[in-house]
Amino acid sequence: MSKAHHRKKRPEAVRRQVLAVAARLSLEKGPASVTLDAVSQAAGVSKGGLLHHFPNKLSLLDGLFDDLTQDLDRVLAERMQVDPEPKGRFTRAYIATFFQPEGLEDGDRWKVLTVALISEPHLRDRWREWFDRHLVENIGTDSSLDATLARYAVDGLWLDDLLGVSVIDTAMRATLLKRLLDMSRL
Amino acid sequence: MSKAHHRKKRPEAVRRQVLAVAARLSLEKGPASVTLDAVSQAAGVSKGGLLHHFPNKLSLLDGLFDDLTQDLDRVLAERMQVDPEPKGRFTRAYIATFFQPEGLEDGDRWKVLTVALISEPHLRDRWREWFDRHLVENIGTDSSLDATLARYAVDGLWLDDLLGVSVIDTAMRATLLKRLLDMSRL
DNA sequence: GACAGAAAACCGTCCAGACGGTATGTTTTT
DNA sequence: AAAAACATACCGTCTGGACGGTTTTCTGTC
Repeated sequence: MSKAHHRKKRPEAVRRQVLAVAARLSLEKGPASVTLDAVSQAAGVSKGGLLHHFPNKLSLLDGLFDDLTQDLDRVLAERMQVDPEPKGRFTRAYIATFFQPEGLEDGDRWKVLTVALISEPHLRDRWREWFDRHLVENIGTDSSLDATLARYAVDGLWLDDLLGVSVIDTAMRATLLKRLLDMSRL
Repeated sequence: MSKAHHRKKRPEAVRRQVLAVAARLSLEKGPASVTLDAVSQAAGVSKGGLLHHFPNKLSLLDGLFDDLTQDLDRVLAERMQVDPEPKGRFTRAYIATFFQPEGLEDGDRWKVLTVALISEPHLRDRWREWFDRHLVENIGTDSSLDATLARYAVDGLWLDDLLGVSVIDTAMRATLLKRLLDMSRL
């Protein structure tokens, strides 16, 4: 008999809120803390309400994965469009996306993706598909050893940031960024 | 009244077996599958027996972490001892340890460590300590941009291997290895 | 070396709470 | 009026862990 029932219904906003909460919980308190109860409560929705949008937990995780990969696709495509040079175009977009100074805003989203990927074996398969697709699309322009090395380095830095052991200072970070961008053109 | 009670008691073997099972489960079926029931059953011990060695779940995870980091310490130290050149010594040991061809034997151990690290926020703090300690010890010899870049690249490749999206072929892998080792000396 | 006692290494059972999910109702939107 | 968007209540199972019992191993003493 609470008044929550009477509030305006905005399914899209609720859905986004639920996904955002799930992402935040996963990153801050670990994937084990992402329970239907915890998510629904933190999102200000009843569990029934949550289960209306996502019929089960797996679909919630899949929804999070879809949301993140769609964002990632969009960001990468945008960056590639404004890059006039074909060679290493994908690698540069990759670098620009994941090599963030200390950007808390967008950067966290990809961290969430990594956490979800590693903790949920089911999502690893889906990631593999995503990865293969992008790899095939950009073969020829981004398959050089240097480009591959650059992307690996970005992943490594990304991982260190995620684990909070990143020790590289701002100046060195900038130098590294230049180095990696140069490598994408070789 | 089963005969399991009567078998020979070998605490160390049981302890190792428990940790091995926990590691395997975490890697293959995700960290969520690492329950006291599942681990004890797969290890051939009763849950009571498991809880005798590890009084609670947290201590089990900590035990796994300790086991892995001790191994890692040992492996790194061994490789560093046989390296005559001081500059980049740690980085080369790091590369040799984590840059494995397709080695399933030891390589999986570090994968387990990553999975545990990412899924358990508590272990991230412990990892941070470990990392800082090694960083301080090898500052001066392994702080160059190239060495740092090389280590990042190894991490990236390691992550891709873990996620099963490693696409680099054997020949390119060998070339990359040489490149990274060269970079450690700059 | 024998033997008693203490300690360690297990096993089996039970429980309180958490978790994912169902079923059904109520309100709002279409 | 129908459907979508919620809420509330409830259930079966799983999970971490407590507890007491049983068997083996260790330890000191003679």
